Amino acid sequence: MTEGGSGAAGGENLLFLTDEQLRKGIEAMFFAYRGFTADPDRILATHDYGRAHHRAVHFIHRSPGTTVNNLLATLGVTKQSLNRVLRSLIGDGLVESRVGKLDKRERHLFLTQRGSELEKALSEAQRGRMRAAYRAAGPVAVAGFRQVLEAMMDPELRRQFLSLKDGAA
Amino acid sequence: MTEGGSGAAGGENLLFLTDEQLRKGIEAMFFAYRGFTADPDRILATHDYGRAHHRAVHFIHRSPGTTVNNLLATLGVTKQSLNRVLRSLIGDGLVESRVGKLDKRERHLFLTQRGSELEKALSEAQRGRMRAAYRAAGPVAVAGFRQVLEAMMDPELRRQFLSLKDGAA
DNA sequence: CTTGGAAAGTCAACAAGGCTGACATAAAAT
DNA sequence: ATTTTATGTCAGCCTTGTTGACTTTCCAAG
Repeated sequence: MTEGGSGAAGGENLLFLTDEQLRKGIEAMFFAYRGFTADPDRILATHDYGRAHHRAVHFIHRSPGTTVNNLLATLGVTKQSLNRVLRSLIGDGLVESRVGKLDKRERHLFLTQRGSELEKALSEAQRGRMRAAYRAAGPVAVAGFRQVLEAMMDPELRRQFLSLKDGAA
Repeated sequence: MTEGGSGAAGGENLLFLTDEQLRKGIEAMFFAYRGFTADPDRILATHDYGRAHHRAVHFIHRSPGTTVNNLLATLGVTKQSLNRVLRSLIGDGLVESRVGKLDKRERHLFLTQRGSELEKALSEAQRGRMRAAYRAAGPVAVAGFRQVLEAMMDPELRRQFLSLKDGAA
């Protein structure tokens, strides 16, 4: 760690948790999240899409055949908000919506060929940065990174996340 | 680490960087950021403010007397966008704008008493969650967390961040 | 079988907070 | 005297969140 602090902080042997340390963590999250979204944002801009489209495409790719309601729970937005995004993706032929066989109220969502291509471009860009950061920081740091992120989630979201981890189709 | 993966991943001795690992990291960032902003968002809602106000208040608190231009660079938004937020904060008596002494074109920004109170409420909420996450994950994890976040920033933002770290008034 | 409520999805309208462009003012720099 | 810089403002646009109202479908209770 490049640690030049005012005397309160060390790198490894920390019992700290001073407000100053915590504030640095908060700002690190803020700046890192900007980097995290920067590359996909550039791609999305050329397609006239935004982050909301990215998120939908990501999770449809992740769980093909998921229903609108599932997606709603994962994304944490209103169905009206999601619907607008979905409508444009479907209209542009990136997402296919199939009426449910068991329950005809449900719509099952799938990426089309073109949708998969966009998803690939976006996730390759995002993974590129993530991979570089992981490599720069090393395996131990990565494990710590993941532990802190998990601990920072709302309990409900953490459950979502943990169940997604192993592939909940 | 609660690791239930499909066989590709371990907890410590990882040479991995599979797309699957990276995807999990991406989703962890997404869900964690939601948690990260959730507590301040609740407070802000009761004051009719949004995240944009939070960010302005945070960085004015962090660097009292900073100029509008400084803030612009830190926040990465347009002056029109920032100005709208600043206008409401100044109008509501949370921020004071003083004409520069050396350069009278500049406005130096300060939190008023009331501004400091809001800042305190917001940062205490946010630090509370961060502190809990840090405690749950432990010092080594925290160091790794910070390393990965720093590596994930844009180089320019990282410079900003590192120079802020030690207190650039 | 019908009917009433719940669930899923859609449409309309509004607000926050990004953005660009154009322009005004004051002060500093040339 | 002129140009550049720092700031502020008005107007208007877009994305993406929100709530409210509505339709279609399903299911369960009568």
